[in-house]
Amino acid sequence: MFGLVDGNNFYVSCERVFQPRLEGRPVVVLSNNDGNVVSRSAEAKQLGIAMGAPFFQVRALLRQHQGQALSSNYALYGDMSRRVMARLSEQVPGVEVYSIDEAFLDLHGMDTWLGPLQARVRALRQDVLACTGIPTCVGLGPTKTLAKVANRLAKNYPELQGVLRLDSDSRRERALRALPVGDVWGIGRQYAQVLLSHGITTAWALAGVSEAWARQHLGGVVGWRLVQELRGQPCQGLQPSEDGTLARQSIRCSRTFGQRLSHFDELWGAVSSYLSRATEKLRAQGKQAHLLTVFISQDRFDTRVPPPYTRSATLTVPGGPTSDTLRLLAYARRLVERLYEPGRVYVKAGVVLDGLEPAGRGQQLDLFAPAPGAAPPLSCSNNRSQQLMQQVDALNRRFGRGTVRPAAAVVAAGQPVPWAGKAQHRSPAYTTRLEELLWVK
DNA sequence: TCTGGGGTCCTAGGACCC
DNA sequence: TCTGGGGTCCTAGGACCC
Repeated sequence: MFGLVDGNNFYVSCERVFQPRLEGRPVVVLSNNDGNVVSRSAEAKQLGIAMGAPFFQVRALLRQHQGQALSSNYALYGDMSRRVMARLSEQVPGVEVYSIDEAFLDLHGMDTWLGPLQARVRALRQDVLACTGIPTCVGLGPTKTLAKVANRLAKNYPELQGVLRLDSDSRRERALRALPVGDVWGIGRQYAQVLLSHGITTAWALAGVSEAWARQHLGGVVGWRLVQELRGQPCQGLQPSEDGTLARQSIRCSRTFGQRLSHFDELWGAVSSYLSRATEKLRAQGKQAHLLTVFISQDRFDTRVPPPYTRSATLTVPGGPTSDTLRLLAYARRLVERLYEPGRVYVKAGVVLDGLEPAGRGQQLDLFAPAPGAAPPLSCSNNRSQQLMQQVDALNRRFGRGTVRPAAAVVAAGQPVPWAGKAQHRSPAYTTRLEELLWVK
């Protein structure tokens, strides 16, 4: 039996822990750049505000109902997430942190205690709420996909009191018949449309398609696995997280600019600052990357611009994996030069580091490198670059992010940063910055 | 006027290897 | 007439998730 624990309206719930005045009112949290709605309180959902809705489309409605919009505050949400995951890990042996607000639980071997399992899960919810202030729902099922189904229904039907268990074929059938096919984990907009055009409207109907059909229409083996999971046949195991964090296979940093950019130098300034941030994360995880991707995007909402809106270029780092910002900057610049076209207008850029491996493990040695003891080449010996990066990281930890950064990402004093985004409704980092601690009068 | 960021997995052709 | 089989790596792109 798998469990899926999911924080209700997670970002809004985090804000409410520190701002009780937000209780009972429509509240939304916005994406970076204050662009879209990414979390909604129950009251905001009631108003018909959709997930992902552009903020400018719902601003008036929200104001009319004395609602509140907040910029996203990832320092706060990340810290609250760690607290929730810590409570879960303390009480359940197998926990897989799936996202900032979700975790799978391994409950195999506990299925036989029918009553107690249910009671135990209720107690777990109470504990998380009492210790962190975050309300959750829990779904239980024989596969991860069915646990997701149960979780979704537990959220939609308050009379279930936040917990639903799909432990028999009859319960499974009832649940799948009640779930629109587009709400199934793994069915997005495109697949939902394909399914509807074939008359498949519920999760139950999807569970009945043939292997050949699933493979043909739902992305090959992925779709077939999904169907089997709906039937109760597990295709995915639980990948327990060490120390309550996720083991990631790529690191990305990308941003939509606060304004449109078309000069190479501005674009390169943005990319170099994102790369700098991405490599910081890389080193913080003790990893090296051997694939570097850069992408730049035009406005996909501008009907005058023909697709593709995003162009990307990937490079295998010559000479093996690295976490050296300076080396990667040199390669990234070449990629931007390759992608950039004068006259085009860009709204977003990003970098991705892939092919991660632990730093210093099984490193490829250079046959033509100088022998130990010989003078290191002028450019940058491995050791020197590591020391340099350690110093940069230490300075940025001590004096704040971006204190030391690529020259390309520095603008003249007093000048605005061309690629800076917007965040006009940010709440304080209550739990991670001393100067922003909550004051109680 | 205004539309996010950070992830996952899979596909597929070509180069290259033994 | 008739031109292998089984791999990996590289690169770009597409679908999905929260």
